[in-house]
Amino acid sequence: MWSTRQLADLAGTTVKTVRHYHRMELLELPERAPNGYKRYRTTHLARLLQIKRLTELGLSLARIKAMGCGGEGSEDTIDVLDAELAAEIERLQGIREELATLREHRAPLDVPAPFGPVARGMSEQDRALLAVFSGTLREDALDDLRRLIAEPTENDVDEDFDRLCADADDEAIENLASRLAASIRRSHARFPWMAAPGSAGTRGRERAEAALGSAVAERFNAAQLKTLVRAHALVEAQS
Amino acid sequence: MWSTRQLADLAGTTVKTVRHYHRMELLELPERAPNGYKRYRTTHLARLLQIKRLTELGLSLARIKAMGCGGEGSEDTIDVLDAELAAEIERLQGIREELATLREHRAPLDVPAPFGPVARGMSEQDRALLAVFSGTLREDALDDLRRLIAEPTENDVDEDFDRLCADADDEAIENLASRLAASIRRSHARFPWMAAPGSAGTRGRERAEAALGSAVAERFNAAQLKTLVRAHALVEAQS
DNA sequence: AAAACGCTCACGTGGCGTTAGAGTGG
DNA sequence: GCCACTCTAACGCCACGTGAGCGTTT
Repeated sequence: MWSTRQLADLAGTTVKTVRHYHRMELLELPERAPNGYKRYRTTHLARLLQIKRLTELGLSLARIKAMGCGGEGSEDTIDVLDAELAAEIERLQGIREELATLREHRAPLDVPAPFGPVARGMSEQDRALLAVFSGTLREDALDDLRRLIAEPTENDVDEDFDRLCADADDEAIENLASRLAASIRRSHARFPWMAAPGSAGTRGRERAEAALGSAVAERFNAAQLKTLVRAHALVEAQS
Repeated sequence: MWSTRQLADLAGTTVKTVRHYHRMELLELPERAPNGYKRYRTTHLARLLQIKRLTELGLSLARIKAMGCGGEGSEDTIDVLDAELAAEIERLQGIREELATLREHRAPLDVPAPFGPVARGMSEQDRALLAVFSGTLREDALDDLRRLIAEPTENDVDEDFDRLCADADDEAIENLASRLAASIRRSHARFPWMAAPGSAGTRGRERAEAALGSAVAERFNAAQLKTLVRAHALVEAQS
């Protein structure tokens, strides 16, 4: 003959939990004392302990309810439960490995895992751009891109492009564009998908191209964009 | 310039999620088109992708919000997150080991793990009693109890006790009690805590004793209880 | 004109925790 | 009279999903 609190203490749980189980119809309501207080008995304690164990094993209250009071249906349940646990563990392990990669290269948390090694020293803008790329391109394309970024800048075209002022004159743009076109052609030769980035997108060519285009357009200044357009025109013209 | 659906598709998430992030003030509200529709830009896509990544890593929205848009505070965050993941994995592994034990001995799911090997063939009542014991006694006491149950019944006292009818006469009870007392004395000699079970309880002597007492009282019939009382009196008298 | 989108508001999910208000026990 | 307890009912949490009701685009 225990009160709700006593029952809860005996089972190592809380009063609220016991009442919750009543509402969910997992635990039978006991007799009442004349004053309306509940008076629990051994059967309730046993059931409560059973529920506690099953929840600790990871079963939902709904599944426990479906199982009923008898210990039946356990064989299958164990297998299913074990498989679920294995899958969850695997997922968490995967995350831990990603974290290890990021930590190893001192990369910020929000950079996509494969880019951990190359994300150091990138500006916030570039990381945003990178995020868009990694959200729209396929895995293999991302791998190529990562390799490309990881390589030391062979010539100084990229640096000149980065430093190009918005008010650069047409001659400088034309000059840079022709040098850039050569670089782009080499990239296209190594990584064919770059000639049509949309085809490497995860969902829909047009959307992917639009996303990448917008992202690039917002990242660079007017002169840089002009240079890009001109360089691509040169590449197209020669192919 | 993307609609909510386009943004969601690009980020590989859902419209509802995007709106949820707005309500949580994780994602800035974009400009509106004249008709009231939202028009997202690259910054929003980058931020959304960032949020998606962080949630996939296991961070709560509150923590992501606290981190702000910058990739700062990552070193500590990684360590904390990794520790949490490690703890969770360990917990799940522990559960899997318990499941393996249960499966190995074909024990029902609700039997406490250490009792897996000995729970086969026990009645539902006995398993309930076992549940109460395992909910109230300490680990070491449970280990002792498990060992005791695992031993083959050396004499036939236990069997006679189990089969005792509720209307047995006093002579039979007295006879059985004296034999039982000897058995109990041996148990007490091996496992001293059994002489005062309350002291082996996890919370409060009195509660533990009351719980065990009530559980036993509900498990056995009148004659069996009478026998128990008499046997314990004999044990007490001799000590 | 119908289908497919957009908007906001508001409630459902799971496993409880947390008040809130009113009565009871020792 | 005080404090700890009991009861019921209803809302809060988290990360969204679901649906209502209504307007817009195609």
